[in-house]
Amino acid sequence: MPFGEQPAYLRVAGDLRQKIVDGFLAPHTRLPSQARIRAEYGVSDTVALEARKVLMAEGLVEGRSGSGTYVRERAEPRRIARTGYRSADDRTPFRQEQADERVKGTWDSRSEQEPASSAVAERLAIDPGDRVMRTRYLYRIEGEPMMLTTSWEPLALTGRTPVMLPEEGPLAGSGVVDRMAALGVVVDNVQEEVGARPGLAEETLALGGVPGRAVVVVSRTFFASGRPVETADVVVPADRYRLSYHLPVR
Amino acid sequence: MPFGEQPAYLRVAGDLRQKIVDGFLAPHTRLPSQARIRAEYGVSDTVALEARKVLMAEGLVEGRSGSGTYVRERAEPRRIARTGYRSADDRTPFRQEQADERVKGTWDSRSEQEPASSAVAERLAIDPGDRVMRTRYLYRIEGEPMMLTTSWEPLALTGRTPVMLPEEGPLAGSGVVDRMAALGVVVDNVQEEVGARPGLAEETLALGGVPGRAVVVVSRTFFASGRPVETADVVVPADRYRLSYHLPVR
DNA sequence: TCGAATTTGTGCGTATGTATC
DNA sequence: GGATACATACGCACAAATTCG
Repeated sequence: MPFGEQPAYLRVAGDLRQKIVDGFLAPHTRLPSQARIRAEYGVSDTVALEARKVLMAEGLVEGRSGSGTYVRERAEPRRIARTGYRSADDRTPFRQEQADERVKGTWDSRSEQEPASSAVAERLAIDPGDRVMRTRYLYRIEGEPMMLTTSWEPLALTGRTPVMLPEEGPLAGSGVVDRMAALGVVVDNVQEEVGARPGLAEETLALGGVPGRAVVVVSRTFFASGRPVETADVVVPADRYRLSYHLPVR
Repeated sequence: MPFGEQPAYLRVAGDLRQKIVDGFLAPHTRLPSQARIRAEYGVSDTVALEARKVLMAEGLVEGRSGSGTYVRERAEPRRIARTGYRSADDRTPFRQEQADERVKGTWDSRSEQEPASSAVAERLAIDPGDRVMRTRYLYRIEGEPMMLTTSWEPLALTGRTPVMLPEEGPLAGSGVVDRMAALGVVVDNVQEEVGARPGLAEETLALGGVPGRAVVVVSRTFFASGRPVETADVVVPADRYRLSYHLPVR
């Protein structure tokens, strides 16, 4: 590669990117196949592949195995409303996470007991090794994976009660506040710490992306009278969602 | 690849990641070279390369050509407290943006009049082309660039008043709420929309980073009786800061 | 319904350039 | 200069998914 020149895969990616942003390749249309790219640009299979990977990492296109590589439509990112408030009759965790969109949400979850890691222990103000209930959620919106959540609750609080498992029993799916209320624990405030980082491979896989794409991470902790009763990590793809906070100014 | 198994490069990447987060591979130490990875894990050169690429995309390691692949150090990100509240005697915008750290903050700013872009106009509920006062801030903490802010205020509101320029006059540096109060405008709530994206070249230059690394962006709008009176974009490097929201649960 | 062709995704071996030590 | 290691590139093979006759 001569001095000052770009690598071939970046040159090919750049050319295809131009065609996409200029509209010559409209959303939902197919990119030239790997074989066609190879022929059109006079490059090898590897270069064509790397070029497609660059565009996929940028979120511009989407590979469908056996079918082709398709231009994505770049929708305005959805708002996810974050508030401390939850009404009692709101049975799904979705209304809280995702308030201003009236769309069907579904979720899978799996709960397991485990000893608290030092990070989780600090967030819950318990000792490392104390037993906690860990629950993983994958939320989908219109079938699309949207949000990964992992929550931890101290078993010292919920153990041997009807709400020990968040997604079973009479209050299944009603959320932390109501489940804690059933134990006489009044959740009165929540802290959310928002950051962003490149997504881990497993996360971007579950959320339908490629490693390296940015994700927004919320570390949320619910408190009852100053005592943490639940903490969770919420992970959403940064290019598709924004968190919306509405705060009073006193 | 048998069903249910991970691709080889993800397995290798996962193992190396584990060693990094568990501390077996400390920051600034070198990863096994591609050749060593190939030997240790019994995989090909391609797989070893792909595995390294995954970790580089995740920001965990950094490849230095001719030298090796090194573990990055991840400083615990600082908290930036975000609340609607500002006390009247709090003269600096810093207490709001960055409340729980008691460190010296400084800032530069520059204000200019301009016609509102369509995006800004929508946020301020005015017509595109209406004149606004745009002010750019660069905040520093202990001399280090920390945060870029661009704010827009409708001149229909502040024009020909003592608070037209945010950083001049009697209320210089006192923040939107107090300056609006001087006009009899009572700011009562604020909306913040948090997202993340790869940093633009100018941004990462001003904030001291590399292009392409993620930044957290807050679109903030102050409202007085439902009417937007100021909107701003706040940009911070994602790897060094986290936004902290504390909300009541009713 | 079946099968062939296409396409993506993963993986392998090798070669070469170039930066660092 | 030589050795090492990353970065790019080429060509090939095969599995899985999809498409289409």
